[in-house]
Amino acid sequence: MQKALEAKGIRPSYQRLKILEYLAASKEHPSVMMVYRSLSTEIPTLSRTTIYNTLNLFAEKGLVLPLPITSDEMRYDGTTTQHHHFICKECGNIFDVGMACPYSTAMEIDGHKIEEIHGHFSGTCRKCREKSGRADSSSS
Amino acid sequence: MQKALEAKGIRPSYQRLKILEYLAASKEHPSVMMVYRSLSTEIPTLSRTTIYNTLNLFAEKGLVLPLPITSDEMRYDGTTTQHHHFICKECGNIFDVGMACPYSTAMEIDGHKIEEIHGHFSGTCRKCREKSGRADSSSS
DNA sequence: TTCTCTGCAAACGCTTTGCACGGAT
DNA sequence: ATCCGTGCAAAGCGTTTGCAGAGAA
Repeated sequence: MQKALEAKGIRPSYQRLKILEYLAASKEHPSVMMVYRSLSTEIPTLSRTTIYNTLNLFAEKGLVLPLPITSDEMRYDGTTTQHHHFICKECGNIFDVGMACPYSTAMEIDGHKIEEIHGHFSGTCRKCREKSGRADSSSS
Repeated sequence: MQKALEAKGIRPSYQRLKILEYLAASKEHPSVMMVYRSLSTEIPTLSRTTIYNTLNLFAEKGLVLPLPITSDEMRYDGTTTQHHHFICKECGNIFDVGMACPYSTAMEIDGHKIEEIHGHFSGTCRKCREKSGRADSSSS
């Protein structure tokens, strides 16, 4: 884990390591507050400023992907390989989508050079559908 | 234009009409401030609050699509038919992308019900590439 | 009159900035 | 001794809310 930081030229401080570990383990694409709440029990002196600093640094170095999916707060993805996201309008959870993407960074669009591809879907997630009795399901 | 508002159950006030007209004509996917700057010469008393109110109302009624593409401010798209977006990292301009999309709202992903599909690409737009001498172009 | 829309001012919440302390080299 | 990371406090900024006056029905 420490190697991942050093490989990007980032000094491995205690806070940076913990934040990176949390991001790598988390599937929830956390916001700064979510990181804060999760780590502040273990690191009581941790401040939001440090999380902002760290995540901005990680994003700059490509260790983490900021997801401007919700309008209120930034979410961060510890997985930087190409994939899409699904956000549930009811519970707000964000899921990774493994579907193959027909676009690639080798492509051009109207002469524009593609460097990043972001796909995101919104709707109702499986759990929320089950909870509401699958009222809008098409199953028999 | 007025019909478009009434069809959605929105009373066609002067401000609402002007904002809708501006959105329909604009290709720049404007932010609230961009709408404000463009219309405040014509309507000097126009306030940002009214633009926020109006755009939120339009979004609710499906007349306009909020684009959480940039992290700093919300952009709005007057075209609500399914299409993708390209945002240039240099000039910040947002372009519509006419490419066919392989996904549809009829699909499910891992049991999640898709209701909206958002694709956005980022990179360097045609004009910015030309401006910088196409330094990173693959042309001979 | 009554209800809705507008717009000023203030509040709100996420994020950034200023700055001082402490640890690492 | 110097440099860098941390974290408190305050500022910044886009957006929302409270509210009063104006306008439509």
